[in-house]
Amino acid sequence: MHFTETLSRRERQILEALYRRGEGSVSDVLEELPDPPSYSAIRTFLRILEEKGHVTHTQEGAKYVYRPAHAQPSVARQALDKLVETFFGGRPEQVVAALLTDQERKLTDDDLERLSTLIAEARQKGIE
Amino acid sequence: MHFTETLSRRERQILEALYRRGEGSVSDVLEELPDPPSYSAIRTFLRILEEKGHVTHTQEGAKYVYRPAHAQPSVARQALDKLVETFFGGRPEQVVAALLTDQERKLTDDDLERLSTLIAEARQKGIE
DNA sequence: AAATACCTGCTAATCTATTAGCATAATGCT
DNA sequence: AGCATTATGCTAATAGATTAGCAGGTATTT
Repeated sequence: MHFTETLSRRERQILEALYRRGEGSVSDVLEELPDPPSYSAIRTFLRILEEKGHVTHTQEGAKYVYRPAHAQPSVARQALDKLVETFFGGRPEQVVAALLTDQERKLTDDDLERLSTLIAEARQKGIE
Repeated sequence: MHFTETLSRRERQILEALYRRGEGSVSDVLEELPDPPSYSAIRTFLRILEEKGHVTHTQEGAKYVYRPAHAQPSVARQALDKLVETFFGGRPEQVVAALLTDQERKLTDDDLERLSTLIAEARQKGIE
């Protein structure tokens, strides 16, 4: 089960902040949140997340540095799969279409070229 | 602000169930949930979601049919953007790469062909 | 028409999430 | 060394989420 199903709002928010940053101290997380509660509150959640197995910490000098306990790519993949199911009717190509037809044009020409190659490769494999 | 930031666990779960289905009665939602609470509880959340402006309902015979209040594509887009930021380092092409390098091969040959076209078009526009 | 099933309106209890505060230790600055 | 700053450990109060139950209405079945 994906963590968005089991974690509370704040727990999720804080875990996602860690995924965004990769790692971080309590104050790093605090700065990352748009509507942060107290330092104290964030510590509590990091402790809870650690108890639940979503986060680890190491001591770095005087402070703790927290990191997601589960590898980014695997969790990213799960999140993506869930997104596809919930909002894109289970059709992955619709996601790509959404990314490509972006008004703000978030994909550079280089990105597009790389994608071309990836797709060519994927089609090649399909044919084999 | 995306609704995942403001809604509670159950509220989110139920709203997502509606996005997945498109619409649904209380019992439709109940069947959609993996770990459903009582019928009564679901009704409460649908009412709350309606109060918060995330859901509408129409009377259909004796029962209410609920629908997301905000258009799917727009919400899907927001969710996708958030996903890209949180788990893919803000790089949309990484999302596409993840979809393409899927072990389970969720993209059909037809999908890939359509994507090829989309990308070609996007590149064309980029050059103009 | 009576009985059954399923629906809504409203309300209230409980459990969990969310928050912050105090005591204490380590660090860094003057 | 003394002071300010910034950590952690622990704990407790409050706000909010989550749940379910009862009363009453409408449809549906026998």
